[in-house]
Amino acid sequence: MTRTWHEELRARGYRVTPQRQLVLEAVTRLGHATPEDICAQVQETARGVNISTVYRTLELLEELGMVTHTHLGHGAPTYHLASEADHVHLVCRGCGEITEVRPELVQGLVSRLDDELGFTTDVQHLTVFGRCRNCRS
Amino acid sequence: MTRTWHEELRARGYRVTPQRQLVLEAVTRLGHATPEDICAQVQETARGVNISTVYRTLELLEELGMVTHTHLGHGAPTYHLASEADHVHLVCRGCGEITEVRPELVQGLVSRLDDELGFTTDVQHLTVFGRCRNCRS
DNA sequence: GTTGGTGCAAAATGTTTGCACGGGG
DNA sequence: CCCCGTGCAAACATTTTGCACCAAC
Repeated sequence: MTRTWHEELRARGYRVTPQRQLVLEAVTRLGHATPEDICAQVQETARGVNISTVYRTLELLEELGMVTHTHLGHGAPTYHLASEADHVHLVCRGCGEITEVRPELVQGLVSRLDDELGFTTDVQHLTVFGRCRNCRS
Repeated sequence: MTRTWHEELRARGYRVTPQRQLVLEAVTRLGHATPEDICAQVQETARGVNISTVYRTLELLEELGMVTHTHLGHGAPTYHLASEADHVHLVCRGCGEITEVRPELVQGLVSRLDDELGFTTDVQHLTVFGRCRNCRS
């Protein structure tokens, strides 16, 4: 029996507010979005929602395990739904393109880190920098 | 025939300055250091060296291929010598510990990304987040 | 009615830039 | 002597925080 996220929030003593609903919708809709992207998206529906509320809400949603973030470059982090996070990011230093690849590609690495060092990899957060086919010299 | 880095700088039309020497020494000495760490270290020898000079110098040294940086967390990036960069970083989300592991551990991943996608991995910049043996729940 | 959540402004943190001066070559 | 590199201050970008008010329950 899965809870709705309304119930999830309430069960943990948090309130359900329009801002929280809107932020979650924005993350769902945008994927790979920075806090500022998300804020802009939210404000298309409800003007006046503050960027600091977006930060606080993202922090909360991440704590609840509903969203995750990754660092895809130097600037702001990007957020997306945890349920859609089952992939690894490739970021091309040449053209900036972001590619999502299936997590099986890193299974060997993950197993080896676990076997040899007892290290549990956070695959959702893994980002590999390099150069894509078109951009290699 | 390897050039000294003085010659390297001069050969490319850059000047050799005390500040640049001090920044390079600091990076060598500290390893995994943030621009601010480096600035502090430099100022132990020469007060008055400005943080913006440190940033500009790190950018230069990186362009020359003498240092590289990685993002080991949310805050500032960390710099270290490119010649000592032949390793992958593990960062534990629990205790924050940073471990360096030999690059062979990721060879499988690197080959697969190359074979399947034509993607050339920047191994020096690769950071794997997760939980170390002591911190896993 | 309580208390947690929000908006706002300000502070904190990290990085970049414009400019005039001084030192490296 | 030229002009690159530096210090300084200010601008910028991103995130966090203090506080009064408002709304969820």
